[in-house]
Amino acid sequence: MPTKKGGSGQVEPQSKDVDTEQRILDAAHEVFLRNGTAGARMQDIAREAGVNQALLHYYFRSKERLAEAVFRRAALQLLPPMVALLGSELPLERKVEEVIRHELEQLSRTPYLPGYVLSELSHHPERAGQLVETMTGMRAAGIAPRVFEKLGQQIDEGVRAGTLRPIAPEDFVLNLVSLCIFPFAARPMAMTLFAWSPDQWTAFIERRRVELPRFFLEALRP
Amino acid sequence: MPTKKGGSGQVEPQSKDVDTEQRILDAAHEVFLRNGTAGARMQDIAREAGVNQALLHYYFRSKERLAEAVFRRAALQLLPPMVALLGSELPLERKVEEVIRHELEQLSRTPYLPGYVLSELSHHPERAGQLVETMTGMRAAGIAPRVFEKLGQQIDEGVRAGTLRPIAPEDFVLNLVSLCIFPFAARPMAMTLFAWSPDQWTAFIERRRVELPRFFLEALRP
DNA sequence: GTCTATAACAGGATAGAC
DNA sequence: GTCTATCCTGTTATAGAC
Repeated sequence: MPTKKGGSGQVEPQSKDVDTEQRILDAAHEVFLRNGTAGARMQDIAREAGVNQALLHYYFRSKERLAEAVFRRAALQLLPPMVALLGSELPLERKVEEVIRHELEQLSRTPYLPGYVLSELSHHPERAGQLVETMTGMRAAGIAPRVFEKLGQQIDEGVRAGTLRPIAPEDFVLNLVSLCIFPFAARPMAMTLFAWSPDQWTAFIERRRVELPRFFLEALRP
Repeated sequence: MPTKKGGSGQVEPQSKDVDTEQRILDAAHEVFLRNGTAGARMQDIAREAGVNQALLHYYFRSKERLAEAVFRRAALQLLPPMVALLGSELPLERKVEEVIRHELEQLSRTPYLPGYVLSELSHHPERAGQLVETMTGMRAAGIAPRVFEKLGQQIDEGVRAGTLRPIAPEDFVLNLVSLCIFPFAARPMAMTLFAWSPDQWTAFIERRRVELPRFFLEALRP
């Protein structure tokens, strides 16, 4: 193994190589997300990183390991912010608005991200578990209750106050992220089917920013 | 080119080969959906079909052509029923219920289908156009208005009657299919995050069959 | 750490017998 | 139509010089 966290001292790696490892990871991220893991070529990643192919193996040993590193990075970019928002102390309405705002913005910048992560997970379901552990440092079975505890409480409160009809927190979450993420995954189909220009797509997302919170919250009126 | 529609006569192919071509297509469908196009191996398809690899090339000439055949088949299995339902003469509420019922049932049987189709489309956006043309036999730009004309009318009627608040038909459709399809694409993540057993997943979908129509329709109350 | 050169292999495609 | 055997290209991975 290269520099990284050396066994002897916690001193940070020397000069140039940190940059390089990072550049490779960035390049790999690009290429893997565009082409999928199986469709990606080490040569393309090397070119994109401005280094040569042998160096990829120097740092990451094999395509598979590189793919794992990229997947972890991508998934950690996608999920924790959303989970944090959902488990936060914000009032429920604000929470919904914030999740939608954050997701639509994130997805506008990195439209391939959700498709890539979901596709990887469907080919390697076992990674979901590792991922949840990495995210939270606790066993998979334990996390959901904790993170969504606050959310469940808020729903119960709303129900008791008569402002909300009952819904399982799991359904709440899945419905919300479905409405945020799916249109981006289906973007090529939607643009063709509706005969949309890129500008019309942008307008659709812009409109969605304000209409989706309303749509979602209306659905939960008692 | 093999048998198929011969240039000279419209006589149907001889005996055995129709079965074989079909078996190959079925096997390819399996393997491509499981592994994605780039991740699929011709050898695996041959084994799954119980024939040998050369025969795949005899019938389909190349991996790429086979992939196109499978994609067309998969997409035609996924989209037309939904489009037909959405453009049908059913009253709006029934329409929503029927789409949800049909989609959840279809997706329970073929969970890889939407992920595969969406993934293929994001790597080959041009196929969306071909697909729409194949589906309807008319130019892409022309189809959406026609197919969703009825839907738009029904929404307008509902708005005038005061039973619905205004929503663009495009948003209506995207929201509806998002809520149906996305949970299946995200199934591995969801099951891990919520620590669900397969039975709990089934129960979730069962529950969804009745709750989703309500959720969706409530969201559109004026 | 970074490079060039090359080994080692996997996988798609074809030839030709039956 | 279907098979076996084989070719050949593209891709991952390693050796070794700088």
